[in-house]
Amino acid sequence: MKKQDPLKLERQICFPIYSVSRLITKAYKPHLEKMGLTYPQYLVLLVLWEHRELSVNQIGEKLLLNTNTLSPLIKRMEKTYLLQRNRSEKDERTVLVSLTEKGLSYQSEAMPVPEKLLQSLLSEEVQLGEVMLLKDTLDKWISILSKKTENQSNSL
Amino acid sequence: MKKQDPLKLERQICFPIYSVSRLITKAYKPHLEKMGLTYPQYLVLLVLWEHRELSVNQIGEKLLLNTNTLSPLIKRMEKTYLLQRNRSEKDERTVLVSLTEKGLSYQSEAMPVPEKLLQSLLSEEVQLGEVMLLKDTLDKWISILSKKTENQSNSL
DNA sequence: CACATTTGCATCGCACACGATTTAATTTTG
DNA sequence: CAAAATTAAATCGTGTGCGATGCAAATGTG
Repeated sequence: MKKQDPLKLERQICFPIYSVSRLITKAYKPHLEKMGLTYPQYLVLLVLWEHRELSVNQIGEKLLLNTNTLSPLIKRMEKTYLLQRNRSEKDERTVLVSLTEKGLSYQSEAMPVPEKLLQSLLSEEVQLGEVMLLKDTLDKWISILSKKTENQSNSL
Repeated sequence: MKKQDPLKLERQICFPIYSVSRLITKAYKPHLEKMGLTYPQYLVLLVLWEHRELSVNQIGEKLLLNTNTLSPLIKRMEKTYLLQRNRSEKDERTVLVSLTEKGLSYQSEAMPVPEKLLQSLLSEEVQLGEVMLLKDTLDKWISILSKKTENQSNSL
């Protein structure tokens, strides 16, 4: 009597994650485009506000993105004067990314955005505790899934 | 003493959703590419296994995707003989999408995939009940967020 | 029944994602 | 120390997502 039709859309667990991810990007959009940012670009700023200077690789580790995604993205951000790219003197292979004045200054404008978005989601139906629980579960998924995809030998 | 730094990556709630979504797509990949499918293409099959024949618009409503995304995607699937596109006789504007024998036949192969993936996630850390709770929360988010993005007038 | 509006789909342009490959610099090793 | 292996970015190709736009069929209105 359990899972009669695992292929019905409404029974899928991955589909709502996929949808919510896209809907969130869309929800962020009006706030971010005031600053001329996309959501992935905003994520890059996020880690740079926290760390000041990072290599492309290090940004990728924090955001779980590959360099082939980040390279052009970061170059676009350089073009709009949000950040600088400099070759490391110690290791000419690594590109060190750091914020410009402009990139730094956006921090104050970005500060209230996540809070505002969260508030717009919270309602009678969705409580803060539930959101925190959601985050805990997802963080566990990340640690499991990112291990799995490291060595593809696994029968994921 | 509460949220001192809402901009720290680890405090973000949207980032783990974004990451898990991408990691799931990656986790599905080895299973789907045996059938020559991508994850969004798999979603289209999912709704067609359930409904036999749908217009492009109807597929978009179910998957929360716009026609400008679906049109080329569906055409690619037509090229690989997974489905057929036919103009409706009643309304020449609508394109009716239905599965071919090949598209239908993939259902049995796809059947065990979601279950297998779920099992690989379940562990001491992640229990089934937690996953169900996650799905409930996300479904509520979808209904809230998709309403918000309907009329952009809202200060989302 | 003309004509404006709406609707369904497609096209275009841009920005991700990511596997695979390439290039250049560094590190390891024989 | 030179050749091989490793590493950091960048490049290339394919496939989404989606806003903006276009177009033709259908619908609504006077």
